[in-house]
Amino acid sequence: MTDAVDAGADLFKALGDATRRTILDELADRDGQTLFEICGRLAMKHGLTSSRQAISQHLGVLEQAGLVRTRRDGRYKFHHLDTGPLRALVERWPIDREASP
Amino acid sequence: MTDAVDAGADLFKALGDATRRTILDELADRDGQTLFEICGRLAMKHGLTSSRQAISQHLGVLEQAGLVRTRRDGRYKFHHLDTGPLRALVERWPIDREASP
DNA sequence: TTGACAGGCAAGCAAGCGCTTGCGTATGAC
DNA sequence: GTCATACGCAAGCGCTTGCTTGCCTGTCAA
Repeated sequence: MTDAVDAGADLFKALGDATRRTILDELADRDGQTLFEICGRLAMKHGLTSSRQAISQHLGVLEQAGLVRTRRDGRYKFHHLDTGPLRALVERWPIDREASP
Repeated sequence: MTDAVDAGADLFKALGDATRRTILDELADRDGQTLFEICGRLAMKHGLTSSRQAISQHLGVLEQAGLVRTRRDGRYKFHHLDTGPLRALVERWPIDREASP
């Protein structure tokens, strides 16, 4: 286990931005959206004014982190949420399941 | 619930840095360390060369995120890991407990 | 009291990051 | 074919951020 250093650096970096977390929320609410759909719904429901390119770059970061998987069909590119990498995050530190503050 | 926007922004920001994650690893391994202890063990076990002030600032961010709680005793200040905020993180998106790709 | 130890505060700097701007490419409707 | 659509690429800019540097406060041992 050489170092076991920081398995999901990209994962944490991807989750570090508020816009990207909102994108994940959106994909959790409606999976398989295109870039333009995401842009529109972010503007409508969440009041985000980011440009299309900004959202595209965010999606690139999320995809690199493994949180989003894409599927091309013609000129459309659908984005799907993948919460698999989050499991590693959960298991990294011991979380008390009980204990309500 | 005005907006319910992004409950733990500080939390994700705190987890976004690799050094801070290593600090959490250290506290998970040995809870209740002082600043100098943390500095020493980070240098020894993880090869980090950051200064004392750098670590102190990281601990400040972690404390603000609620991941670290401190307790003063004389001139010593002990740092304790609190994984409570991580629960909110776990519950934000649906995580498939099964599913091995 | 003097000294070493543990920690805090604040300014400055360099690197990273998010965002914009502009142009380019591929697919489908007409 | 022509045009609009859906998306990609890359350079540039401003802000944030992590780190260093320097100095200061509080605590305990001698």
